[in-house]
This record gives sequence, structure tokens and C-alpha cells, in this order.
Amino acid sequence: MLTPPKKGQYALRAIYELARRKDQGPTKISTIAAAQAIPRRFLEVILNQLKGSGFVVSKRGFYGGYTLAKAPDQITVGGVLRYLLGDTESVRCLACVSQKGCPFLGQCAFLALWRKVRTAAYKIYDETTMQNLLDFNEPEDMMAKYRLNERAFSAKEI
Amino acid sequence: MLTPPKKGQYALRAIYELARRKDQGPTKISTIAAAQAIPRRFLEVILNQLKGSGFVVSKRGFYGGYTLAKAPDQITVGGVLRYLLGDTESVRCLACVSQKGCPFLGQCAFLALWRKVRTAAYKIYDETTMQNLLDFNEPEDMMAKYRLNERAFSAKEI
DNA sequence: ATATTTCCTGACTTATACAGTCAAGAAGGT
DNA sequence: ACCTTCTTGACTGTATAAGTCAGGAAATAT
Repeated sequence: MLTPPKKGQYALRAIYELARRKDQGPTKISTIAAAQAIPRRFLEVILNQLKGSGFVVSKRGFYGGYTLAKAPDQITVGGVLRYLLGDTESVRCLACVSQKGCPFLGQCAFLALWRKVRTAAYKIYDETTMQNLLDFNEPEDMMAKYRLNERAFSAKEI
Repeated sequence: MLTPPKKGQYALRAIYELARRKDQGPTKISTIAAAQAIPRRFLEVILNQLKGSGFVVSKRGFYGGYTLAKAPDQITVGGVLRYLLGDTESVRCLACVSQKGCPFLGQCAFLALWRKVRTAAYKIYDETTMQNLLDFNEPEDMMAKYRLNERAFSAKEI
């Protein structure tokens, strides 16, 4: 209930992989799929969808593939998820949907609660860029890694 | 992806309804179902499961029904969800599951991110008691309501 | 006692969102 | 021309959640 659907996770992993290779020209779908253990056909669908948002650029033909369209520090997890999952995300009150009018006149406590959680989650997603994720897994040196961990993912928060 | 499954929402609504009626003796399943627009048969399953955790007590026969087993301010949303949804909640890294060993040696940035969100969500759930929800929808007077809203669900957070 | 009301229980069916696949085609490079 | 790669929409499968059924057991009323 709290992790994004696989589609979203695959999308993020694909972008992550492109970020790693951003100086190496276009990366083929099959390469990304292999590197991140994503079903290839499914990844085609996902990447194609991501293209519409300006996160990635594609090129066909022999030296074709996908390239990141923005700098890794300009792409947030929240941005990707919001675009990809779209309306699915809308928070709705069960009672208000199943009954005629909202019995609590729009002041339903549960609805407010779900919204609060959603807001907190997206705050984290929006504050996390692809560059953060890259730094976390592939720091220049070990000390840099520890410093980054403390900043972006301090132990007490996790 | 961010709201609990219906089962969890129904459970919370049922407990909420019992909290509203806590001084009125046992409440019948059918009454709760009608009040909160929950399919009756399904609610039987859910309430029965909740009984095992000590949230509610049941009584059979003519004047039977369900009663809240704790004071509303002793029941948190987090407690109910954790009990009802159990293991489903565990956060796992996609790559670590699908590949042999974790390619990032347990330092997968995505895993850390999902955990961080989960922690933030449960922090909110654990801080919200049934009494908070009651106060939100049925305050003594309007001014009390506004005061409570500011405290538990301030506008800028929602 | 007997009938009535209610909860109890496990197995069963259905719905739905998600995940994954197919096939034919278009664009780019050699 | 030929091969490689992305493109596209429709299609199928699958896991899990949601919801249902039927028969039984306890408590109360008369």
C-alpha cells in the first residue's frame, strides 16, 4: 500500500540507469532492461510514456536508444510518479463516493487523513532527485557516501 | 497507492462508528454496515478479525453486537492498519528480489526511499487516534472544531 | 423448551487493477 | 536494400482484494 506500483518503480529505475549513462550517448531499451531486471516489452511501454513528459528523448535506428532529457538533479522522483500514475493518485473518501452526498459535509476526517499522508509522501518524493539517488549508490569515495547518507537519508529518519 | 485498501478503510470506519456509540451498549453489524455504507457480509469478516486484536468485543444473541474494547483515545489508526494488513506492508527493493544478491549491497537508494515514506506515513497514522477523528467530525461546538482542525489537521498540511 | 436474534467460520466466487505480451509498422543508419 | 531500433495499440494473463454463501453456535425472550 505504500510503495509505488511496479510500473512506477520500473520507470524510476530506467531513468536512474539513463542517469548513470548520461555521457555515453543513447542507451538501448534492451540494455536498460537487462541492467535493471525489467521485462523488456513492458519497459518499451513505460519509456514511451515517459517520452511524452520530457524526461527522456528517443532516437531510432542503428545507434538509437534513449537519452535523459534533463540533468539528473532536475528530475525528481515525485515528478516522475505524478506524471506516470496520474489520476490513480487522487485521494477519495469511501463514504462520499458510495453515498449520495458526503455525510460529513466535506469535513470527513478520513479524507483529511489520507490527504495528509499523501502530502507527506510527495514531499519526500519531490525532495528526492535522481542525482541524490546516484550519489547514494555511487559516491566519489566512501566518506562522500557517508556524508550524503546523513544528509539525504539520515539513519533516524529511515 | 497511498490510501489503505478498502478492507482497512472499512475497519477504521467500523471502529469509528463504534466509538460514536460507545455508551449505547452493543451495536449490531447490520447497524454499522448501514451507517458506514459497508457491505454487511464483508464487515462480518473484518470485525471478526478485529476481535482477535483486542480492539473490539462481541456478544451474541438478542441484545448482541459489537462494542469498543478500548477508549477511543487509546486506538490509533496505525495500530488498526498494522494489525489488519500485517505483512503486506513490508517494503522490499525490486532489484534485490529479482536478482540473486542485492547489487547495491544493501545500500539500494530506492529501498531507503520507500522506507522513508513508509515511516513518514505511519508516523501520521500512529499519531491519529479515534478520538481525534471523532473530534474532527463531531466537536462540541464550532469553535472547538476549528481549534481541533488547526491542531490535528492544519490547513497548510492538508 | 423453543423460537428468534445475533454473531461465527471457512470455503467459495467475482471483480479489478496491474503486469506483461504480440504483432505489424515506421524511422534511422550502413 | 537491409538491419537495427524504437512505436503503437490492442490483447492476454495473473495475483490479490473484494465480496458472498450456507450452515452452525451462543445468548436472550416468551
